[in-house]
Amino acid sequence: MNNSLTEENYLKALFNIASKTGEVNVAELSKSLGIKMPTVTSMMKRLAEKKLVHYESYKPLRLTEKGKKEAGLIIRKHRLTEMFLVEKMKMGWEDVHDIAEQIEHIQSPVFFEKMDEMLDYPKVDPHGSPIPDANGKVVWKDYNKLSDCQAGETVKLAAVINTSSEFLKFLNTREMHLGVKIKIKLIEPFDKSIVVSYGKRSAEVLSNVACERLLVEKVK
Amino acid sequence: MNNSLTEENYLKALFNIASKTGEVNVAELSKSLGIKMPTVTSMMKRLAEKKLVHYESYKPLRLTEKGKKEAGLIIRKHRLTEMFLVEKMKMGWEDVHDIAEQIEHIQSPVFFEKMDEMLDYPKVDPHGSPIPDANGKVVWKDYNKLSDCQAGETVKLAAVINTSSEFLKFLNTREMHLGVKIKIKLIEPFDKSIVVSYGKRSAEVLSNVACERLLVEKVK
DNA sequence: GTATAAAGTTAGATTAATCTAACAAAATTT
DNA sequence: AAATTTTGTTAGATTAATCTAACTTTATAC
Repeated sequence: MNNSLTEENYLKALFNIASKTGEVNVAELSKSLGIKMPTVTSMMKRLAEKKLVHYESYKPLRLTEKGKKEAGLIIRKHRLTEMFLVEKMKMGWEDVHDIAEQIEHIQSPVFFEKMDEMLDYPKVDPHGSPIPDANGKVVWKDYNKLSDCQAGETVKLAAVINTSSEFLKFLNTREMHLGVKIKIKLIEPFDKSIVVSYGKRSAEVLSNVACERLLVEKVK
Repeated sequence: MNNSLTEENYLKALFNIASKTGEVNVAELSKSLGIKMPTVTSMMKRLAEKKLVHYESYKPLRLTEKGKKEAGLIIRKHRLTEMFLVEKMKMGWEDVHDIAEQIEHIQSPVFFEKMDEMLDYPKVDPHGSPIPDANGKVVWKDYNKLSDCQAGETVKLAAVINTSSEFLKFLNTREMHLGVKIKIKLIEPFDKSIVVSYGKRSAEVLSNVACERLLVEKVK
């Protein structure tokens, strides 16, 4: 539990990629961090020494339990910070990522405990991602992609994935916030774009690309 | 305005030492940072390249105007953070230094503007030190050390210097907070310890060592 | 099932930040 | 003013984190 800032960034990337695609290979990690493959390989050896990663030449990378825990705790700090910035400091959800990326490395349990307390122990961050618990454990509810839903269904927006600032600004301009109830009016077979109604908007068109990034839960 | 974390720490130390003793020599800076002299010398050459420090072999070190500004801005972030931690996150003044030491390096103007706004543009930090303005300029009011005052005077505690956690806890146990009105009852010529009354305390003894760390302003 | 491409590794160089050992300059003491 | 101490610098080594170039292994494609 005494890793450099750089090591922390590798752990976090490993955790995030693994949560999407299960396994992690060097090329992917390299691309995701913007760091060349030989550098990644040598860092993997270091993290293996520290028992944070299972590493074998030419095999996919896997975090150890210890590695998962430490990565989870960094992500916990990241997501708590994002929530704090939005809820307490009144920033937009499109503006918090870069700041949280820095604050997640602050070494001070008390600081994050205070945040947690002030936020009344939130379960999710401003983008709907679950905040790992104090042991670094994180559980995603079984949301569906909006792009996988059927015409006629009514769903609630639960989370957004791949939270680029541009995408979040796009959602802002359409008043598409977490929690809105969305009625799927029709799905265009040609390009999978859909027409939805929600809030005051009765016929908003969303591309398939957008719908793949919107996680929703069924509404009875 | 694009310095490494390490460079920022050297700038800050230069600024702080210079504000006390006027000039800065390598040995002092080395001691204050806990870094050996040859390392300091080579860093001074780097900072001189970047026009942040005036450096000539065997001469005392001086920050350039640019260096003063950048150092001032880091100290601004530090002191704003301390104020935020005390006022908004309800931490004790003895617990905020180490956290502020980390957060002062966060690169995000917006983050600190929000803090400043939430705190309603404070002029001093929780220890009474002035917060540099947005140009890094800082002005100390002309406070006196309590140790330089005379028996019979009444003064107000304005700031504490050399804010070690132990000293601040010592003050806590004596309910000695910024703003309290202190009456100096007598000064012991032998060891310069003094007897004061303030708040509910009618005869508290303070050593000269303690009094040298308490800055006060005259009360009419 | 060989050839090509993609992925991964090794070797060696670079930069930032640090150190120790040895030397040089400045300040202090006697 | 010479000797000693303190202060400061140079030289060279070390570690973390990165790179490029060259090589090897695994996967993919014909």
